[in-house]
Amino acid sequence: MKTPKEPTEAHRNFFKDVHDVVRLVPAGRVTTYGAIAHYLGARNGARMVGWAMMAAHPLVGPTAVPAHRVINRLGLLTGRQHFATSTAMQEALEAEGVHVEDDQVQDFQRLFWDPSKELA
DNA sequence: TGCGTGACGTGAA
DNA sequence: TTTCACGCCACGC
Repeated sequence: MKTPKEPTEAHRNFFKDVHDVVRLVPAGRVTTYGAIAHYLGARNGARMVGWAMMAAHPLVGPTAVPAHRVINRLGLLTGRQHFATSTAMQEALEAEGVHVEDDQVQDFQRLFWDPSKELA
């Protein structure tokens, strides 16, 4: 079957899973694409995590995903360009107490929230 | 139907 | 040491 639309019940929607993990990120904390990807088992799936964010962009309300808390491994707000405004991501982080300077999260390593470690 | 793209990360040269 | 290239999965065209 070349079109395994449902290979098994374990058909874990990567997007759905990513959204769920990001939603668990507490305010004032930040995580990375790689951390989420690794938590999902996809060590190289960091790219797709970004896709999930973009797909979750239009989501609002209970399904809203704090994409502004998800940044790259370097602590840079790489996805800010996809937000409503170039500063929306930074504004949201600062509103939670996260200091952002030059599109880079200060004390990123300290505010880093690892799902596989916190949720473990 | 099939190919390329895409908010990244890691490994190797 | 820094830089280049590759790899992953899913979605869009």
